[in-house]
Amino acid sequence: MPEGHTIHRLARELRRDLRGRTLEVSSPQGRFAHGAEVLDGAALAKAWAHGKHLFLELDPPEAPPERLHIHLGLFGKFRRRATPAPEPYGAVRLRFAGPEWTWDLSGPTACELLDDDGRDRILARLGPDPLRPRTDPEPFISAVTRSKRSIGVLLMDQSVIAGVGNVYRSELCFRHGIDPRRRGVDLDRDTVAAMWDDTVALLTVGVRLGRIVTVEPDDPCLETPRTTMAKLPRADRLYVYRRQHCRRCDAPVEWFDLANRRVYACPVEQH
DNA sequence: ATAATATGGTGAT
DNA sequence: TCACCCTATTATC
Repeated sequence: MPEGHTIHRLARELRRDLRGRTLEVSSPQGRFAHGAEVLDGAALAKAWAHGKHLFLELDPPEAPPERLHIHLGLFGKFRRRATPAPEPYGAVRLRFAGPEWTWDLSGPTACELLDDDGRDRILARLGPDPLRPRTDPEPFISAVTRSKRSIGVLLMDQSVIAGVGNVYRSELCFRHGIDPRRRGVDLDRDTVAAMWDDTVALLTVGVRLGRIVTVEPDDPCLETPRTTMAKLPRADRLYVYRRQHCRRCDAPVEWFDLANRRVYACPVEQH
């Protein structure tokens, strides 16, 4: 379930469970056997994220200046279990066994050791991350308002904004009443600035709840306004993504492909 | 048993 | 624009 919120939350959880602990590192599946060997016996020093990229800085006993770069892709998952953990279930690429908690990684697109240059090459192709504190939205605003590509495509472009994925893009466009096919250049700076602020807010909620919730707790579409988003039933969490009918006005939701992925929109409320 | 699907990204054409 | 990579779960035969 990886959009940016998932990765930032993971960084936080890994810090909480593993920071400062000596780790037994292994690759039960074998595909990261070499890296696991290098990292075995190291301690987690830092865990941080930029967009959908996770970086784990280790304190290896022999200290090569290396860090682990992980990208979950579409299928990647981390599972947490109490130490001592049972035999890995399924294809576990990497296991971190700390004294209290063990984390298993499966299905990542990237799981590799990087030096400073490698890290910089990745950061260089990422746009601003709404979840990083005090991030300047200007590069996002100017990239969008100067582009002839559609806002639906731009929101999925990690060099324009890092961390938004397919669910948030549909929901962001809905919340701003914008048809995802509208060209960036046709949007006002103010509108785009408001979308940035909204992205910060939505992703922050995502980190807190560990799930994507974009419906406002006091939205008139909810019969009983909620004081908290935490308990919203599944059907009440999103406005349009993968829905048959718009959560707000009940019009049939349209879908089409943009950037090779399906995007959903309400034909009544988005123009 | 096999297929379809999923919140992602890269590299070739 | 497409093919392909990564894996688990759910749906369908």
